[in-house]
Amino acid sequence: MTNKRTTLRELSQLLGLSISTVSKALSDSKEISEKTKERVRETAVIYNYRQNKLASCFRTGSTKVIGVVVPTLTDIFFSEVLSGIERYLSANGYAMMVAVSDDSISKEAKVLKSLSNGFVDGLIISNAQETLVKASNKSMSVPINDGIPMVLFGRKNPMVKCDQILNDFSTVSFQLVEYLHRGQKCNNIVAIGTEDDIINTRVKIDGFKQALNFFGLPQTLNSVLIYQKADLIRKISIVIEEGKFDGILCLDYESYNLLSGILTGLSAEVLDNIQVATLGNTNLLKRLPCASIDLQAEKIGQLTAKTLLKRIKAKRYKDYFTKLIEGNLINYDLNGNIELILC
Amino acid sequence: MTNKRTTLRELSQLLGLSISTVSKALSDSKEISEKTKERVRETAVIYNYRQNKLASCFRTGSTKVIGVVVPTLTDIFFSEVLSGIERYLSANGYAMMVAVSDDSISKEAKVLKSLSNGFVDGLIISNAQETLVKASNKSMSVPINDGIPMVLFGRKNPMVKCDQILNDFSTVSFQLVEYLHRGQKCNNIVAIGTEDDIINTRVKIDGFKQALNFFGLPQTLNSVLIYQKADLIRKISIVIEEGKFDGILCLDYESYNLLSGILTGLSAEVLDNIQVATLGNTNLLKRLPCASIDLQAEKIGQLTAKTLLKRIKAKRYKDYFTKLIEGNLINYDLNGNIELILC
DNA sequence: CTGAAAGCGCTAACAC
DNA sequence: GTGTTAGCGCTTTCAG
Repeated sequence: MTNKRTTLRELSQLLGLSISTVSKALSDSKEISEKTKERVRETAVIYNYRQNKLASCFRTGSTKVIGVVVPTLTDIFFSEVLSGIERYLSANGYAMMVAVSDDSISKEAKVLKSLSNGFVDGLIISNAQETLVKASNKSMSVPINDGIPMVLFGRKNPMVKCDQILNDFSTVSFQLVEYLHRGQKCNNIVAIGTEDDIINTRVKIDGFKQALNFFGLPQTLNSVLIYQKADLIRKISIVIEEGKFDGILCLDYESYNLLSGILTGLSAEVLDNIQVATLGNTNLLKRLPCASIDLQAEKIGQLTAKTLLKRIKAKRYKDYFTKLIEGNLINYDLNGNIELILC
Repeated sequence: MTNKRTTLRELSQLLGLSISTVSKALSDSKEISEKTKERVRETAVIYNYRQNKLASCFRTGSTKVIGVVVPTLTDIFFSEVLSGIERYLSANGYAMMVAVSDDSISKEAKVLKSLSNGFVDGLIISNAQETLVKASNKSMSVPINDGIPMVLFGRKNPMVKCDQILNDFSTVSFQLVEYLHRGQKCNNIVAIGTEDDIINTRVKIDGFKQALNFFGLPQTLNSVLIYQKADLIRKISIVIEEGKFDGILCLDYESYNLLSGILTGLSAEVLDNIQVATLGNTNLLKRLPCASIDLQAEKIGQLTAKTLLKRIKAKRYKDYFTKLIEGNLINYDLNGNIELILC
C-alpha cells in the first residue's frame, strides 16, 4: 500500500551501507561479499524495494524498449507479426511500445518523432501506404537522422537503408499459379485483389504474370482485377457469370473473403468448375476449400525482432540486407484439415 | 547523421543563455520573451536539438506511457480493443506499451512486474484465464501494491478493486435468444461454445438459460454444448443430424467458425430449417447469413483508455465502477449488407 | 570488499 | 525576463 517507493538511499541508510554498495549488491556484483549481498537482498524484500527503471535507464542510456509502428492493429497479418515480435522481445528481456500510423504519413511522422526521443533502443516499422506510394521521407527522416537502429518488415521501402524482412510475394503468386495449373489443371486463371496494399499487390501481379508466361497460359486485360471493394465484388460476379475462368487467385485476404461470399450463393455445379487459391493463413480460411500460402507472419515478427536486437548489440552501419520470406503452400478443407503441399 | 544528440547545455552555451532559460523557451513558457523564444527555437532546429524524454520523464516522474497487458494479440476482439486504446491514447498525447500474458499466471506476473517499475503511468489489463480460474493474486499484487492506476477490461476480476469495463454478456445471450425465438420463430435452441474463455462463457450461459426460462423454451442437458474444439465439432454434427434444434446460438467466434464449416457441407433443405445467431463483429461474419451481436471492442478500448486517463489525472481511490457495455444486434447477409436491428 | 563522488539531462523553485 | 541552484535515483569510476 506504500505509494512512495523505497529508494536505494533509504535502503542504504537502513543497512548502514553506502548507496553504491547496495546498488552493486542488488545487481549481484562480484565486488560485494556474499554475506552483504544476502543482507541487502533481505532488507530490499522487507521494504519492498523496486528499482526505479526510469532512473537507471536514464543513467545507462538504454531502455530495453523497442518501438513498433504498424499501419493498423486489426489486420491479422500485423497482429501475428506483432505477436511474433512480442514473443521474441519478451523472451530476450525487451519490452515493446506499439504505435499505429493508420497508413497516413502525418500520423506516422508524429509517432516516429515521439518514439525517437530516447525512449526506445530501436524501431520496427511497417510503413504507411501513403509514405510508400508518395515516396515521402517526412516520417522516416527523424529516426534516420537520430541513428536509431531500425528494421522494416512487410512492405518494402526502397528509400531507407536498413534491414528489411519481406514476403516473397512474387514467388508466392508464381507458386499458386503453378498449383492451379499443374495440380488442378486450370488453364484460364484470373487474379483478383483490392487496392489496399498496392505496393505489395504490384509485386504479386508481377509473379502472377511471370507464371502465366512461364506456363504459356492466356493473358488478357481481364486477367488481373484490382479494384476497390465494391467494384471488385461486381467485377468478380461478372467474371464468374461469364464462366471463362477455371482458376481464381486471390491476391489478398479481403478479395478471398469477397469471393467466398459470392461463391456461397452459387450452385454446386458452378463451384465444381472453379478452383481457388489464395494468400493467407489458416485462421482466415474458414469458408471455401482452397489452396493457400501461409505468409508466416509470426515468423516474420520473430525474425524482425531478432535482426533488430542483433543490430543494437553490434552497431555496424553497413551490410544491410533484405530478406525474402517464402510462404508455405497448404491445402485447407472444410473439416479444418491442413495439408502441407510444398515447403 | 549526428549520433550524439544536442543537449540543453550545449544549446545554452551556443546561445549565451542559461540552461533554464533555454528549457523554458522551448516549452513556450510565458516567463520568456518572444524574441528569446524565437532565437532559441531557431538554434534548436539548426542544431537538430531533440529533447531527451528519458531525462525529463525521470525528472518529472511521469512518462505519459500506458502499459497494456492482454492474453493474446491474435484474437480479433483484443486487436480491436487495442486499436481503440491506441487511438484514444495517441490522441491524448500518451503512448502505449504492449505485453502479452499468453493466458498464463507466470507470464502475466512477469510482464506486470516489469511494467510496474516506473515506466508506465497506468495499466490496462485483461487478465489471463489462469489468473481468473485459479483466482490467483500472484500477478496483480505487484501493481496493486505500487498503487499504479489501473483499469481492467473484457474479463471480470472480482479480486481486484478498480474500474472494470466489461461486455454485458448475460444480456447479449438473452437478446440473441429473443431474436431467434420472437424474430425467427425458433422453439428449440441450443447454445454452443468452446472452453477458451470459460469465465465469460459462464455468464453467457446464464443469460441463455434465463432467456429459455423467460420465453418458456425447452431446456435439456443438451441445450448447452461447451467442449474443446475437436469434441465440439463432433457434438454439433450429432445435434444437427438429429435435427431437434431449429436455432443455434454461438457463444464465441470459434464455435461460429466451426459451425460454419459444418453447415457448409449440408443441403439447402437442412440449412433452411436452422437459424444461427452469434456473438462477434462483422469482420468475422463472412460465411453464414446470421444475426450477430457486435461486442463493440473498439469502443471498449477507447472507454477503457479514457477511464484510465481520468483516474491518473484525478487520483481518487474510491468509487470504482464496473461498466457493462451493451452489444449491437445486427443482421448480416452474404452480400456484406449490415442491418442494425436494435439499439 | 566498501565508500565517496561525479553526473546522466532535465525541470522548477527561487533569486535577482 | 533571465539566471542560479538543487536534485530526481541510479550507475560507475576511482580511492581506499
